[in-house]
Amino acid sequence: MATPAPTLPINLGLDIEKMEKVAFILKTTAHPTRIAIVQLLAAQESLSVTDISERLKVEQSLLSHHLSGMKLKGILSSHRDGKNIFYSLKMREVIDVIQCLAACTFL
Amino acid sequence: MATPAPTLPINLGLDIEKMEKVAFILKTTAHPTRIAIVQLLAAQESLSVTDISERLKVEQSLLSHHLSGMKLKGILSSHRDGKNIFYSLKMREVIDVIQCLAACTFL
DNA sequence: GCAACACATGAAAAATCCTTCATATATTTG
DNA sequence: CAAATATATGAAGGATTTTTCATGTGTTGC
Repeated sequence: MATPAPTLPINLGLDIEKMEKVAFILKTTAHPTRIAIVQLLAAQESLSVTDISERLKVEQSLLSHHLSGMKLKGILSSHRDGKNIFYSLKMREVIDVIQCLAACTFL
Repeated sequence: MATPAPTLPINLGLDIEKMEKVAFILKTTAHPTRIAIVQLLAAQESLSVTDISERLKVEQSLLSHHLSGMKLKGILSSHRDGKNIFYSLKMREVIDVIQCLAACTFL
């Protein structure tokens, strides 16, 4: 089932601080490359930078900026294994967010 | 109940075009003021610019920019009634997106 | 029609984000 | 240790967003 027909009034109960946090997470995710990263890591537990770079065809340095930004903001985590650094999805809630939007028929 | 413990692998099945559309919507929503607007209109069916401006304590012109941007991007709709213009939530899916993130315990 | 109210719009400044490029650091291998 | 591999980082430039300010447009009431 998709969206369960929302009824009014809906109280999201967000105070200013929470709205800022939500905005922060949305902003951190709102980029095609970053959504693609989430999509990969939703399926893969963890991937090295090279893996991701090859699959997404995104240049190493640029990807690294995206990844470390997402890590800084708490969306990803990483650990080193030999020469590689593996990233994985820490804040798995973003999957739901993307999934929710992805389910929209009008997209 | 909150997030139903996501299991791997999750396939979001987004192609490039869809990722761009998802990013577009996320970006359109990713701002504290705009989230506050969605929150108000999730509870109110429709509100005038002045209503919103007073409740959110956001200056008229700035708010107007946010509102018309969100309308342009299909998130809101509007109709005039006398001197006022009333906005309402057109893309109600954004409620779910925000609600999903708002439910995160760590926020 | 004119004043007042409600809202929109456009331009410019300020802030933030994205990308590139050059270089740095850590790890392994020989 | 030197070379190679994997990734990070920092600065600079361009692009995009956000905010402000001044002004424009539509509507009502007198």
